[in-house]
Amino acid sequence: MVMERADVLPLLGEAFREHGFEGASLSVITKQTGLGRGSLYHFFPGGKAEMAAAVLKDIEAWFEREIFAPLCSETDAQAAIKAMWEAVSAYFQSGQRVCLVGAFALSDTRDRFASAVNAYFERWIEALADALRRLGHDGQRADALAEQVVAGIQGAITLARARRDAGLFERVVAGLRAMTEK
Amino acid sequence: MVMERADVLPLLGEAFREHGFEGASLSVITKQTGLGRGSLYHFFPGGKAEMAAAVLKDIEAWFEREIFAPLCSETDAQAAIKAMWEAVSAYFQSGQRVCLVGAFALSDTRDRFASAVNAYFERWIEALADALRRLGHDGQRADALAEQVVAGIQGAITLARARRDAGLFERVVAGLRAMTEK
DNA sequence: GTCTATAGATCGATAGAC
DNA sequence: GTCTATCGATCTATAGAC
Repeated sequence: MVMERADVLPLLGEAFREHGFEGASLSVITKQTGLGRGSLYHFFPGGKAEMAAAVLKDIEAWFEREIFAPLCSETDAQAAIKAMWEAVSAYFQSGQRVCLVGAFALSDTRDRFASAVNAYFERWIEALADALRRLGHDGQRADALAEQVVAGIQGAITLARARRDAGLFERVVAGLRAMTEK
Repeated sequence: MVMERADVLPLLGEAFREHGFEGASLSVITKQTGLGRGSLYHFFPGGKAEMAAAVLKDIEAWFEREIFAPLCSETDAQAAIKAMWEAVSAYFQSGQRVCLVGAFALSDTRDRFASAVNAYFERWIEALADALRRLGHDGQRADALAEQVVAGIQGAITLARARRDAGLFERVVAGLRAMTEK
């Protein structure tokens, strides 16, 4: 079967999510993607590092399109925030699916992808703060709240994975969501 | 120099924290501990898996003694919670030091140490909820608040690492701390 | 108890057939 | 574009000297 590079990215993403950058060996990756080493190096001449970088870029683009941009530009800030919460629950599958960027941040893998990792969270916080400001919070309060909420989402994923408890994720998210309602 | 097993555990902990379980190769570990392979396998015949299990047990014991037990038994709940916040900031070095248990939870390393990973967070949430109840929160509210706060701490570490911003950790923790004040 | 040397498996990456 | 075969490096773990 002939694949395109874009089709491989989501499969690569799951491999890195499940095993981390170090743990996702090429054997794991060939199994997960169904592609041989030859094909993988055809798409990603730079090897594993290029695969991970491409996945990060793909994730960033998805969040930008689906979440960050609406938070900034949607005239109804309340609706944009509501949409964010629904997208977050679906994307992270109630905490059963790891945030790849967050997982990278917690090991020295972060150093290899420092700018992508930083940019993802910087942009998320900035976009959410923008929406919160339009919702009526004053500037400083909106910034602090946005940090609090994005951190809370990451922590909810960590705890839900640790305890294998999707309900925990939903409870924590509900608490955070209440903080973003005016 | 002659070392005891107990002296090696903190050094092992830092190696796993920095590189993760997969990334902490025996070469890294020998460098970090200053011990040769022979010595390491003398102390931990089960190899890397036994090293990580011993580190997790050591961490759990430290938190139990310094944080969890006081939260449950200290008659002044407010003082116990205040002590928790100070211990958390110092232990995680304002988010520059990773929570090993949280980091393990985010990869498939979790499966190898599932019961230790689950027990750590279960106990933390339970102990904090106990203190919050003694502070005057009703039972259900105390449970939800404890989950929220422990998740928030993990998320604050993730974001602080991702953005290399110790101030972000302190700001998020301050927000969480306000939630535990009556 | 600590070391070095090394076995055997697996790693990331490359080459070349089709 | 996809595959298999294979390289050299590195991995975990063991053996045996001191």
